Amino acid sequence: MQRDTRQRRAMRRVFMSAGRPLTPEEILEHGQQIVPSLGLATVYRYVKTLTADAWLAEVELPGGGVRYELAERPHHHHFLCRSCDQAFDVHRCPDEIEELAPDGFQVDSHELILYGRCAACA
Amino acid sequence: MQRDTRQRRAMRRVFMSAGRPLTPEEILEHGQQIVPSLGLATVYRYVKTLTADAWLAEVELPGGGVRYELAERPHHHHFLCRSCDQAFDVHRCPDEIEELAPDGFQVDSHELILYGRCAACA
DNA sequence: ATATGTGCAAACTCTTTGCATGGAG
DNA sequence: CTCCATGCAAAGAGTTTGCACATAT
Repeated sequence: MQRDTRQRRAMRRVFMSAGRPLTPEEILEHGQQIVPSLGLATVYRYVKTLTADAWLAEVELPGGGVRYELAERPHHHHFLCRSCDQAFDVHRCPDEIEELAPDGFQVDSHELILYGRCAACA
Repeated sequence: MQRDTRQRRAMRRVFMSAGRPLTPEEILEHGQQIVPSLGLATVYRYVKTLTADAWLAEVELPGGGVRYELAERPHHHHFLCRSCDQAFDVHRCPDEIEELAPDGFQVDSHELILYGRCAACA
């Protein structure tokens, strides 16, 4: 049986208002503004739990470790800023994208990552 | 001025006949069949050099660390087979792909990964 | 002869795990 | 009152770096 703690409520709140994929370090920083004693090990542990519960989804972008975002959201992709290293959502998607595979290949999903400088860093 | 050593010739040869992206560990194993004394630190160092020289390119696919492949090849993407876990090249690419970013974002490159079952596993 | 490249081991970074304490139920 | 969750610190895994020696030029 899962218990509801201050740390867990804080972490869920961080994701609810994040709007973009977060690294464990970012989750820690934002979470500590709500519960200052929050520790990194707790972040890693609960993030794994939430991913297993399909409440979070893993996002693997170059330039470091895994990031996490709310699962159950509309189809989207990501933009990775080379300057500030933050990830942003890209809500548009070319619809013919899964027809690019070689003959005989069955595509069931895809990931698209854009790189460059975000609006704030441009 | 760069020097040409047995280790470096061995590593370049490994990539010339690899035909797929390699992890540092794979480079080490294959390289040691040519130069047994080859060390992991040398692999990391030379791979970085070759990437800076644009002779190699980094490939980041989910499920582990960075892989490397020959750089000077036509623009392409990757298809990752969920069954055999092998990566294949995808040579087609939607041309309007970099126009999908939000306003004010400057895109300089992109990566596209298709997931599914390859022709052999389908 | 000179300075770059190499191998080793230590340092670093990121993530996971063991354990005693804290706190939800 | 029970256990699950937490925080800390140590342990792992992957990568980088400092140093003395080897070697390409």
